[in-house]
Amino acid sequence: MNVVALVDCNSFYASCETIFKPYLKNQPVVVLSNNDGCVIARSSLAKKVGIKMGVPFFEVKKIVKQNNVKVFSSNYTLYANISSRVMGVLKNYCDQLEIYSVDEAFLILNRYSERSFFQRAMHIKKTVKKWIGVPVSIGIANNKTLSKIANHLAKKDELGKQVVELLDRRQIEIALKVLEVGDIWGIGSRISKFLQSNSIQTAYDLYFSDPRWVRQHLGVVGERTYRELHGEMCFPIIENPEAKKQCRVSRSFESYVENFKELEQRIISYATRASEKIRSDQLQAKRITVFIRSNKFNKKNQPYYGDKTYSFISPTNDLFEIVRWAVKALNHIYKPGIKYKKAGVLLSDLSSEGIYNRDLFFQRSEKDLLKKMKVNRVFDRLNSRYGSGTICIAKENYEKFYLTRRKNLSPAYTSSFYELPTVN
DNA sequence: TCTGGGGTCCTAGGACCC
DNA sequence: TCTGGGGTCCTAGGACCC
Repeated sequence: MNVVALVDCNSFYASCETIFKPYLKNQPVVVLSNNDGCVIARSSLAKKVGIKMGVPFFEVKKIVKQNNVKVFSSNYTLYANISSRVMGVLKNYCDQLEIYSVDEAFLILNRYSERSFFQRAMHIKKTVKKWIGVPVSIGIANNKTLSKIANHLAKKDELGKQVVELLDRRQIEIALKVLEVGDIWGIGSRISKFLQSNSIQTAYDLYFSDPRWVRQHLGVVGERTYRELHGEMCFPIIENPEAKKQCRVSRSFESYVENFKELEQRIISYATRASEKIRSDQLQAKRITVFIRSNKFNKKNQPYYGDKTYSFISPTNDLFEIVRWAVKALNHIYKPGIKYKKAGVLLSDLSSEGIYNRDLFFQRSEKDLLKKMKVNRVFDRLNSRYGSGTICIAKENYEKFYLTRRKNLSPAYTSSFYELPTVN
């Protein structure tokens, strides 16, 4: 039987901001999404003053002011860097590690230790806090679903140890009784509504449901969750994730855009970023989708959503080809007179670079391909060395359109020589 | 006045094949 | 009036996750 530990950083983005500003320790902290739109992370003090996850920032401005909440724009460069440091520490303490998200990892703990699982988890927790400065909670169980539940309980134990072990049947059943069914990993809002309408309120109720009924109404995915509640392992630990299958770049605009030229500049910008991303992963795309939409929250203006997908004749990651097709797609879906609020580019059917079937009617010369690759490489090197946007397609207008509103951005403490923290 | 961004998996239905 | 059986592949849409 495996022992799975889920290590989850507490209020991760907020914790990252606090590392370099220790004076924030007793002050509520929140981090906002792009465009400073929504609250996407809250420190425990911020939770206490009543700021909910995902709320639009303007709705809580009053609470923020009244409680002297410190507000940050998201600084993904910083968070990614801190995340990799945390994962680097975790690697030392387990046989297998799955990095599940920027702030979470599943660890397989072996049985060859004199110390108990609980003691080892406590040690991991203390080490991460001491070395990196990030507080974590740890749940220990026999599979992912149960370790998620253990972690959920650990998070609630704010003043305690924040390590919870659910390894025996009796403990598990007690835990399931107090857990709402919608708090189970894999049971989202739709399904939990459905379950509640069938008198299944708690995880315990689901645990004692008829497996055939679960299979019939929740499909194979729900069945796996059900089995994991009963102690089976249905979701394996994935140490080396497969390559990405799609890559998306999309943004909401700070204000409405109606003009085609401006929309075009943005699409070129997103297509450029998406092509950069897949080149850096040595991938190529078979298809490209472009979408544009009006403001889905505003009921007064005319609603519109348009998208268009093209398949490339042969998979590509060439900047110019991707941008050309993105613009073509935009021309196809653009409707004048609409107040646009969001747009995006999606590259999909990704595969490893350099592997493709030759097209019978469209033969590219090797020389031509090599030349294109060279140009792309130079483009990427310039931008990586001198900063993104140093070189761009003339129509793009990088400065103006890629950067979004970020009024309270903290420095890139760990990844830029110009922004290192100073110590007095 | 203000409302994020980027992923995965499963399923049903259509088009096609022999 | 009546029209087989067994597959595959692709896509859109729905659900979920962080």
